[in-house]
Amino acid sequence: MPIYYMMPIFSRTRLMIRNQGLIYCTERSIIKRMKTSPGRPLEFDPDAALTDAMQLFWRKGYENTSMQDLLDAMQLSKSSLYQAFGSKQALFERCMTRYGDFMIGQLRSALDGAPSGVAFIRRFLESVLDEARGDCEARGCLVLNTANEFARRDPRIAAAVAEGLGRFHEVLLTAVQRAQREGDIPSDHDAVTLANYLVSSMSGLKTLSKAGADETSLRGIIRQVLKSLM
Amino acid sequence: MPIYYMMPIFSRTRLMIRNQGLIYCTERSIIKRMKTSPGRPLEFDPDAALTDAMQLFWRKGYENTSMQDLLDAMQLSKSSLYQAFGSKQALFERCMTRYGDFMIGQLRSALDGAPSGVAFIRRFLESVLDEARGDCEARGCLVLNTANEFARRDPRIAAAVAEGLGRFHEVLLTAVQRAQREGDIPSDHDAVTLANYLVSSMSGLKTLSKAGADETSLRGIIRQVLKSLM
DNA sequence: TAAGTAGTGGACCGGATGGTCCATATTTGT
DNA sequence: ACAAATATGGACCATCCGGTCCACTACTTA
Repeated sequence: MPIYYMMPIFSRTRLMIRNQGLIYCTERSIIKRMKTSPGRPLEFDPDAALTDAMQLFWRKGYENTSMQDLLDAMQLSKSSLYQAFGSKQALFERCMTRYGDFMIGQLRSALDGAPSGVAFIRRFLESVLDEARGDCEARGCLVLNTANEFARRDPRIAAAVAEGLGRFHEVLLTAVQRAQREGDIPSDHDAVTLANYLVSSMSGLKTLSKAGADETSLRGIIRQVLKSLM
Repeated sequence: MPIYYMMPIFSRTRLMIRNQGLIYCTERSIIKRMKTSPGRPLEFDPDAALTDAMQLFWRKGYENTSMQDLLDAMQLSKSSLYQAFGSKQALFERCMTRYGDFMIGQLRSALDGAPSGVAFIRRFLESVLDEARGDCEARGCLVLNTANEFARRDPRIAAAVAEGLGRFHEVLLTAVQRAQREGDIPSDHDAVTLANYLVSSMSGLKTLSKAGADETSLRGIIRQVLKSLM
């Protein structure tokens, strides 16, 4: 017989909490974790829903995205969303991770397929031009947008931002080191500094693009950045 | 006898509108503008209040600053604020202009007092370190923050951002041209491109600083930026 | 002092916000 | 068939949002 039957817990609370696979005693400490048991199956794909949420946060930012927006985009009811993701902020944190996975995966394979480290770096920087040309929305980069929106106001978000930036840095570091091995970037340049520099440059380009800078100006900046690597 | 006495306007409306020095006919078109006449004087300094508002928007961004926050910071009542500034957005636009005047003034006098164009540029870039060191809040730059928050969503705000960036660009262009005259930057570099590049670099540094980058990384990036000018 | 003018505090507004709760529906295990 | 587990739709919540309105107050001029 399950232990919670013996506990003097208000029945509604007990039921709700069992609902999430946990049992709490009245002091709210966890006394037992149940393994997930069968029940009514989800009617939506949590993975696809998460991607939808990510796209929305990416375009509109955290504060400017309302729960209603999310509900519409993810096409699920409020209870389902809260059941599956807990809160707006928790959902956002998962979106940040998802974004990192998504972008880093793309960058890694682009780097692997690139003819040279420098060619990859050039294409990386030039990706900002697509947005500036206006054929797609200037939504920037979710990680950088979040850094700007939150600064260090919330420690959890700050950590997510730092992790995201770290992953970008890592890919760029690999690219710089490869370019050094290939002889395109002098070996006496500090690769870590150059990777930082590239993250910073990309960030500046994204912001200027959002501010409406024209393609010619952005190209000039990119040329300058590339020149300074050599 | 004033014209509005002869107009069949609901008396309350007429009173309110005379209050703002305007008389509207029922179709809401302006039929007469009165010159401001004596009355009860303001109990606050609109200039100081505007500065307070600017500081708040600067720290917290537009969406994340509520009217209540503004009321508290500016220390005036809702009616006074709306009477004096019209709306949150109108107030924000005035804050943007105020910020531009404030910062550009500072930069200009710093440039005038600097021993050389390059010295000014170095100090300009290094100003980001103050925030990163943590002795003051990492609030970034109001213009760049706004570019990131709004992208091109609102045309009026976008125009204000573009104007603000343009003014920064102008000062940096002057600095670059001076440095070229002084022989520190080669004359065959395009000064306009370099000024753009400096705006972009500053933007990147600010974002990274907000994201919590350590001083050493930022110094490395600054060194790289300066090197690329020469 | 009366008339005219303008500023202020605060009540009030409709609507949106993020979040909770519950009755009900749908599944699996016994 | 029935109990247990989970999902879902939607009503509901307090709070806050930007903004309006009005009674009252403070001031200037004639």
